[in-house]
Amino acid sequence: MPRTPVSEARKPERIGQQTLIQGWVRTRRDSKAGFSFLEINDGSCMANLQVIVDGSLPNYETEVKRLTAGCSVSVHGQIKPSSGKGQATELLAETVQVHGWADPESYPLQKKRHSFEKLREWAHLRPRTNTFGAVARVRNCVCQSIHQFFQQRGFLYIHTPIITASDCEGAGEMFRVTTLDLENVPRQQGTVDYSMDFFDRPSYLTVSGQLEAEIFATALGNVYTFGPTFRAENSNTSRHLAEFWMIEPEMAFYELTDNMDLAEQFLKQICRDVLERCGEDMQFFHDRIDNTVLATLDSIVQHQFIRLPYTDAVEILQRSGQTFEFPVAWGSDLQSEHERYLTEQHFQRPVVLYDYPRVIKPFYMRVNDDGRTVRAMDVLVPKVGEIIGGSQREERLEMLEQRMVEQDLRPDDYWWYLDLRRFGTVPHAGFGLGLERMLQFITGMANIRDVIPFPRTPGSAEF
RNA sequence: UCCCCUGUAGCUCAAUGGUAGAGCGAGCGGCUGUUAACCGCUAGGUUGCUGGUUCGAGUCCAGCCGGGGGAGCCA
Repeated sequence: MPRTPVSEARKPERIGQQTLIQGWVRTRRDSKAGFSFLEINDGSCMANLQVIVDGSLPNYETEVKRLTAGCSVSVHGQIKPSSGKGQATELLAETVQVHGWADPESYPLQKKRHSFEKLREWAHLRPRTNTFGAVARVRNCVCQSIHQFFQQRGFLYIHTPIITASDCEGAGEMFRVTTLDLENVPRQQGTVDYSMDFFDRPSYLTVSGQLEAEIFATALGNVYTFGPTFRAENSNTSRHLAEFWMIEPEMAFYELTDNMDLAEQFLKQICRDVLERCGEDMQFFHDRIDNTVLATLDSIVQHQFIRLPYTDAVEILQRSGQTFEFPVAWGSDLQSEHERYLTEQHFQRPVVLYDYPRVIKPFYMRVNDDGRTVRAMDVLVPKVGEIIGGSQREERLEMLEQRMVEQDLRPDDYWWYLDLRRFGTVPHAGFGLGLERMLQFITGMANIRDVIPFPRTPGSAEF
């Protein structure tokens, strides 16, 4: 008999059916009348299935009464209407098979709340908790929604390389990839001889698939990447990981407003899907984690995002009467406190900032006719901050080369990137969404380490 | 990397420089179609590590290690 998920067994229409349930005991309660209640969770949903085990079962005294939180079982029996409160159905056990015990003296997870910090030390067990089960289900839902969004619009899913030799964008510190013996590095005239390395040159883990995505966008139209991304920055914050997942669509013949339109539709669709498909989990996040998440998602779906040129944002901040730790000045990047003021206080909803000063943005962003700004856009949301960064790309060869020189990059190193402009160049645009930041925003989980199964941060890679 | 906070029982936290405690969890017993169950009893500690000050250090000082919050970097 195939197993029935708890999510199914809890439905009233299952009453009367012979059923096999397999999962992990959350708690056991004994009745003096000679039977026990088991709460079984199998991860298919937030809720447990209540199992009634009568004392007449042959292994009742020897096994069932020794079951504790964490034990794994198969229970076979019939679904009955539940006379108690809290559930429509329950399973009347005919057999209970114990697969694995979990000694309560040494099993770390207790029948009580644990702090997220403590649970991070038990990353191998935390998926067995309500919160991390819910995070895993919502994460899965968001990923499915992302693929669906692009697939329905005819975007091609492109796999860009994880190992790269281009120190692209200068976007922060990169992880080295090497097969050289670090105890005995080959040297040529004092410096490391990378011709002896696996790829005959220094190579790294990718910090972005954008440049490669542009190759495919300028051949096939609309594409997206969705994969792991690595930053070797020594960042210790609730919003940074050394390994995270990023979604990067890249669209030919898109200009910045098209890009903003797509980003907004994209975020709205994810929120809609989560509300529709993860109702129970979202209710949990609302009740136990952050009681604003449901209202926030509703509001995202219903309201237009604010769109605001950087220059106007600077003006709003300067006129705000707020005292900021860092002064606001045109030409310097906005600080976290500035972004937070705009999105959490002034507008109280997502804000798309665009047309940033040329000097603070990377070479590939298209220069505006004013010469001093570029067609960049950042989507800022309350609490999490920057969730999307994107731009219309510079498609004019001469301008792109000029921008590289401006930023001390050697155009020769990017010969293939420049070829895209040299041959059949088109206006195009794209953006990057940080999956974990999106999940933080949706679930209200305060720390990014709690929305990825196995967080990688400086000094931490245990599991 | 910088600034601030923090490290005591399995977990969450108390303890004026003077004999280390509580709640929860666990074990045992009681009660109960129960559901964050409830009541009673019991066990459980090298106070992160190293050094220093002191008659005496969980407490004060220094260094190191871990955790958290904020900043920078960004998604």
